[in-house]
Amino acid sequence: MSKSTQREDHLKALYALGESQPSSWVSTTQMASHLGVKPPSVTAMVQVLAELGWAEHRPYHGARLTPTGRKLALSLVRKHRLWETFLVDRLGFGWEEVHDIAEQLEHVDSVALVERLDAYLGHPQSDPHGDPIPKADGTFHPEGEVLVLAELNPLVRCEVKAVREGSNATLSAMSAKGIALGSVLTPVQIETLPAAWLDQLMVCKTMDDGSAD
Amino acid sequence: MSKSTQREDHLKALYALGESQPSSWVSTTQMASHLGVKPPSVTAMVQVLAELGWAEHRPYHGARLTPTGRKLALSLVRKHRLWETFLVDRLGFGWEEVHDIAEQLEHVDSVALVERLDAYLGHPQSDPHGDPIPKADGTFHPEGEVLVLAELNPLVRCEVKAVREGSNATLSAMSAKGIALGSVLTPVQIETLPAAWLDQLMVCKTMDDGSAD
DNA sequence: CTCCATTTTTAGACACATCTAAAAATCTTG
DNA sequence: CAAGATTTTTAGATGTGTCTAAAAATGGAG
Repeated sequence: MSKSTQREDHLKALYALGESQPSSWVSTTQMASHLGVKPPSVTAMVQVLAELGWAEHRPYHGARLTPTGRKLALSLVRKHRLWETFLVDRLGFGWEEVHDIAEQLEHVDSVALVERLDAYLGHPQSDPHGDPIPKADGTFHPEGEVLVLAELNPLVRCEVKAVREGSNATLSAMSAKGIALGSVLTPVQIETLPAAWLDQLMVCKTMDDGSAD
Repeated sequence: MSKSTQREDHLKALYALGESQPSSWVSTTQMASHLGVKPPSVTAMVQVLAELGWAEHRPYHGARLTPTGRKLALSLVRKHRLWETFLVDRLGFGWEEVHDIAEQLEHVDSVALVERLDAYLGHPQSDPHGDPIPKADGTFHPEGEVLVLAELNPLVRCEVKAVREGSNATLSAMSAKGIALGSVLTPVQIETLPAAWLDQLMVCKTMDDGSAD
């Protein structure tokens, strides 16, 4: 009574949609259309995820992952991207062919398999599409170099490491938006930032949201 | 309404048990203990397989694969053994660790994946345990060399290609047992043969049973 | 602020794969 | 070959995950 392909798919949808929008609360209708099922089915599954401690459900408002659920979702993303890397780099598939196959492979349950596959592929940091591959602990290569936010491409979750050429006015404007050293920025948040800041904020890619679980 | 992990598992059990015993009719109880479920569950599933045209069911007597079912079972064996080869040869697993993982991987549905994996591994003819890997068409490397039956190890399904030093008496004794050029011998049949014949029969490994479907 | 449109959940049904208990068929033994 | 023992199937229930239709809650427009 824990993992199943369906539960994992709902978990991934919750993760994917939560990352790509300002509020981390995701509506059941959104999830339903993402997963190709009807909203009542999502409601039922979200309630199961809540019982498992993987998600919170606020009836009529939406659902979002708990830190535990987020870790599980990240391990699925990790498996998916490692398999995509294998399919393209080793088996010679085109990058556009591999999604559906990786979708199946990611549900194979074996920690040893994932870790050996990761080593076999040379611990890749990103998949064939350029998306970052989370590490086994759910973080994203923490020794990653610090770069200017403007150069972050594709936009991924990142942590603020420094502010360059910071005038006092800019710094207080940033704090007003809740941005400080150590803040985690999501792609959606980044898009709402004043363009000028993109050249000032020094960031480091991360999949971690800073909270313990 | 066709493939599912459960259906495929029952199909494989039917194949495995049918190959390892004189009669190809397999009892539901046998399948149940092999699969770790109760006999009534097997009865239900066997009826589904029969509706799909993958198996025949003689109530109260047992079940056996149709030629179509056998082809499907062989493709599962093929996938299983290719994945085992990958896990051992490429990922460095010990041969005793890989069964459960391959059990999951074999249900991944993608013809392109299997064929690319096969090529990537160099079209291996046997898995890490030495068991033969069926080809995509369900036959077993048909260009396989002819060898003396006594040297066939492990015992696998094979086709009679020639009889060495055959006296007329031996030859007619063989025909009496239904053995002729082109006959397919199963491991179980081989064990029932007079020991003397093992040095006389020249065979070639095959997974094919000679029947069309 | 109330009413209506929309979203979301609940209620009830169905398909799949399993189980237990009971009925039916086969096998075995005297 | 008949009767009891064993095997197998049927009958009915359970759990998971889905659906449709109806009820409930939310949110916007006047």
